[in-house]
Amino acid sequence: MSIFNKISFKDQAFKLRESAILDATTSILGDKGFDLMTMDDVANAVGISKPSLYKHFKSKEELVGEALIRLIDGAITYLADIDKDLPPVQKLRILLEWAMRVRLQGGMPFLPSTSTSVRSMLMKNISYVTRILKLNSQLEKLVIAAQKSGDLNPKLSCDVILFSYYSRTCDPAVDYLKTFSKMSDDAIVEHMLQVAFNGLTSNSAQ
Amino acid sequence: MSIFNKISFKDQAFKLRESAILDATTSILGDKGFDLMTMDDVANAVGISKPSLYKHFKSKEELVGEALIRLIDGAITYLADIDKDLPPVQKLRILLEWAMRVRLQGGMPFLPSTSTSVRSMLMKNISYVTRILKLNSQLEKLVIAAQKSGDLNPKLSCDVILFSYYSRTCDPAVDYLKTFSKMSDDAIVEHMLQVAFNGLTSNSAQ
DNA sequence: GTCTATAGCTGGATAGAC
DNA sequence: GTCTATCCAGCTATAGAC
Repeated sequence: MSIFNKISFKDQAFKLRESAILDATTSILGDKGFDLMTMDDVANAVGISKPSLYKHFKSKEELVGEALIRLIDGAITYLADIDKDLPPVQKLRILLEWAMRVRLQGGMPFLPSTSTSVRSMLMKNISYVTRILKLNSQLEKLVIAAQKSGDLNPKLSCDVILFSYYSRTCDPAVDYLKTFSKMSDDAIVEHMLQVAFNGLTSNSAQ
Repeated sequence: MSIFNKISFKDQAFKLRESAILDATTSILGDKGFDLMTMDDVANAVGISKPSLYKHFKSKEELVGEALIRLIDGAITYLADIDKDLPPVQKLRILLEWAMRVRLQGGMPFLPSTSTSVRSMLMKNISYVTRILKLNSQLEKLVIAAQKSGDLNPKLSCDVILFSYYSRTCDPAVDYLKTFSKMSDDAIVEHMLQVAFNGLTSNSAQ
């Protein structure tokens, strides 16, 4: 076994641990949110010490940024893999279903916090902002196309639809149903999609 | 002027300051959320020192609890004053409009945080839980009646509708529209009510 | 690169003078 | 009841031994 293989192994282990750290971060963030998540929490969950954690990510902000970038990249990839022949509104529905399922399995919402401080922190992360803008421009195109075809309400402004769409990816109703109702994950997703697209009233097509 | 009047004056001033403290708390809470709000923030906003603040409220948790109780009481009072002859779904719509306007004017959402720790903190506050249960039972009756009359979708479980309804009172889309769009408060409220009740699709009655 | 130990700071809560 | 001054816990981040 040459020295190159050793380096490669080490490198691979490093990547694996980094991935484990991001997994733990994602899970803890989904549970406690940014402010209450501590670096000790993450280090303990992964089984390493805090200084080791800081060898991988030089600050809490960077760590959370990387975790969010991975999430957004996942969304972009998932969206790209959806059958291209489906109508835009179907693509939006399928992506939203994916986001809800990610969260139901202990993941993180697209919007990790609604507080202005966390938002401004993320906006300083150029890499993150780039991904968000990329995803957003794709979603915007889908919304406009769906409005043109009449599948989404053309009377609503595109902003209203987009922001509402993002909000549904972190709708606390999903958490409450998971915690307090006895519904299955499938049933929760189905009902929440129904509410998101057709609202609470009944005078709408199923 | 008798000693009794003096006491009364002092008492009145005390109540006034207490009210000012709750106003400041509400505003800061609406902006930063529970975790980032500090007792120094509140004391500075009111113009008193931190120990004085602690003379009124013996902990941060109690302070936030009282602010939330005042908010829920406001909702209960507002709901009670709505024209009794209106159909249930209209009452729900009017109350939701009120909640959105309160928030647009710098107030606090019904759900001040989605994190489990804040939720468990509030659940220990008996006085708060009592109010929430009172409001909730009234809303539940309205939802069931509206489902019976066909105004709300009878195929959705009551839980789904109620939790979604609460979520709309703290929908981050409202904040984003306020911050990033040039829509008036009236327009934001109107569009968000439309989205909440009729969804994002267009095949629904206006 | 990993740890133990700790610096430095912030924020909740209080002691004690007035 | 109000303040100044302070305690203490817990957090981010790092120094320094191995």
